[in-house]
Amino acid sequence: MVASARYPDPAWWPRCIAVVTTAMSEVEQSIGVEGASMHDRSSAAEMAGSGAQTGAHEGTSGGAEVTGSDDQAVAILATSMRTVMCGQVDLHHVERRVQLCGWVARRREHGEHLAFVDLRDHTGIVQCVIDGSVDVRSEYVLQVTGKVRRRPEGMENPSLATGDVEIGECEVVVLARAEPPPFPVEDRVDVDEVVRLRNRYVDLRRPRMQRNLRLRSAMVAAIRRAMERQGFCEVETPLLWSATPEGAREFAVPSRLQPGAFYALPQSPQLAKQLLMVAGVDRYFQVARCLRDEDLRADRQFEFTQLDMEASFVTQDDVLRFISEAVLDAAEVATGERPPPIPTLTWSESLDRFGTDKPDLRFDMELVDLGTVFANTEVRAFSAPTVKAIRVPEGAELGRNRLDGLVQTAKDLGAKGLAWFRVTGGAEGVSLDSPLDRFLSPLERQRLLEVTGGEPGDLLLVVADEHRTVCTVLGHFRLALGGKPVGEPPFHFAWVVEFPMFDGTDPQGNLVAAHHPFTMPHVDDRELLVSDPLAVRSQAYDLVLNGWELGSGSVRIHRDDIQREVFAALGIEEEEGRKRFGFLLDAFRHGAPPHAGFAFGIDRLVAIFAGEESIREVIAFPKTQSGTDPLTGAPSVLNDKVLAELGLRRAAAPG
RNA sequence: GGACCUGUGGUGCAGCUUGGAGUGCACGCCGGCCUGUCAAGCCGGAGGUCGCGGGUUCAAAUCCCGUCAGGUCCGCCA
Repeated sequence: MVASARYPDPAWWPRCIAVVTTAMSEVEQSIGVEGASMHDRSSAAEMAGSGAQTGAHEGTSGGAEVTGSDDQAVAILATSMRTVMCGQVDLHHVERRVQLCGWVARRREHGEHLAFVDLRDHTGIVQCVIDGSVDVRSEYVLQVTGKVRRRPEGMENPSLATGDVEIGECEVVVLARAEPPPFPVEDRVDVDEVVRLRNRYVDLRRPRMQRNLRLRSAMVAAIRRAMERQGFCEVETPLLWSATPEGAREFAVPSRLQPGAFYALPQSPQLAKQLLMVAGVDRYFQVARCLRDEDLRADRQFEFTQLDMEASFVTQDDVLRFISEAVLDAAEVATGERPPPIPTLTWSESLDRFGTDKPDLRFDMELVDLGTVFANTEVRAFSAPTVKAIRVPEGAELGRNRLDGLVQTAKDLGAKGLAWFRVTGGAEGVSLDSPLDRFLSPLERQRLLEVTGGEPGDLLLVVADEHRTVCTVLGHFRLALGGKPVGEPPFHFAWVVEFPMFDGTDPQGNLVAAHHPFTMPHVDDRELLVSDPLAVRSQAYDLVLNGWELGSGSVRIHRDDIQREVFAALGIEEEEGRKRFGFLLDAFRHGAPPHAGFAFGIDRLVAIFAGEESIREVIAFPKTQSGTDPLTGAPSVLNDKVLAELGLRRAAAPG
């Protein structure tokens, strides 16, 4: 409904701007830009003329000596119409004449001869002292020419980066007038999201959204640099392409030249990049737009951006190293410090310890196995294939209503029940408060406390059931009772490896590929493909950050014989496989190198480092949950003429 | 396809439980005053199909049914 009200530490976020300016100085050096005194008086004068048409106070920038900045980062943003950015004016500029352009963030009037205007651009806000008779209002676009001066004693504003100075002796040119904004252009107000999207150009003017856009740009640049540095070659692949028969629902685009035929917009460049490996590209990457016609969520949009990558003559370890380099570089750009190397855990270990294949490593509360504690128990509720617990620190204060709610949630998630134990007591000893306590033997009671580490004030949650169910339920409670928002520091990446090859069976009894049908089985498990396929591990791996899945990849099958075995296990007949993936299999007959790859979601990565709960906050023009764009009205109805040209006919109105 | 939450001047909210005149708060907007403010201050003013439709009732923002829009989640996302 509304955007997250939680912000990262204000001392933290400007770093991304600092990084951007650093990068710009590099660019500047490389293209040989010098100095800063580059402003063109004639164009400034033209703008003064357009200001006059608005009937506003007409300033001229002629005559006065306008001085630029020595700072190269500022210099590269200088134009014919400005010499400095609003947020970068400081004591170094005192006594200089500067020219600024920006939007009126706020105006404070003090009668006929004095008014303060806070001028805003994407770098920040600076106070301009202007004549009170000039008609400037919120969001007017101004060019201000004036002299930087130290503020009078006691008038400094420490909450403003430019608060030690102000712009005096201002000549103001109104470059454009503006209607009052539909909502305040500041971060403090949470505005209804549909209002924000309908006026996205105003919404994006807000400092936080500017920060998000620039953080994204800086992180993508860092990722590109990391891939280039590692010898990768960026190749663009088609958006108008052939439908992939498996996986996510794809968008279809009608062909005008081939009436009745359709292109598909790719859910990912998966098949293209494997063709590029056969083509000898060796190391491919792409900042690729992917399109999936599936229901939207906070972390899912129809169109999203992935860092897509594939490399030849590599193993899983190589891929993990390449991608680690890219995301750690991006993280460093975002936070100013490089995270430690990314830990690796296996899928089954992740499930055992955290109850999920996307573990949030920012906090403990790991699942504890109670199999030995209740191996010979009399408690019928605890005789199950798996018994596990989590300890909720300070959880004993949860009321009975809340605990009943937890039990219901456990049942909703498929468990037969949930046992809870409040750990109570003090000096005279520790005891358990629970409906089940009287069924426990003294040894079980003691061992339960030992194994979980339960101390007075804690709550122990125990689930006994099938292994998968136990893990899912406790993993859920671990997050619900101990978790924190995804974007909250610290940032803990994790590699999860050795995913199972197959994810159960479909209604026809065929195995379902957990990743995709070209995933290489684990080298030790190839024989199991026939004897015990559900036990086959794959060479597929996921990258996780703070409990969000960022992406996944795998070592691909490049050999006919293994591919046939996997297709057979998936119930894909040879002829059918040829029909669905024929061009890829054909390609593989012309010399396929061993290859492996990965892809991760850049929107999610940036959202987390931006401290956002939704990727919509780091996408310039996102869609609503029902797939509409309130700004443009998309999707819209096409008229019959356009439809006819595309070879389409309108279906009869439903109902 | 399903569950839950939300919808009240431009913005953010309160009012809904227990029906009684579009009642209230803050911001913004318009006009006036004001030479050191910075979420400026003071005075005055304008601005509403209470998302939409139906029902109950003497009377509906409030209760009931339906519907639309937004959000979160389940399904779905190899």
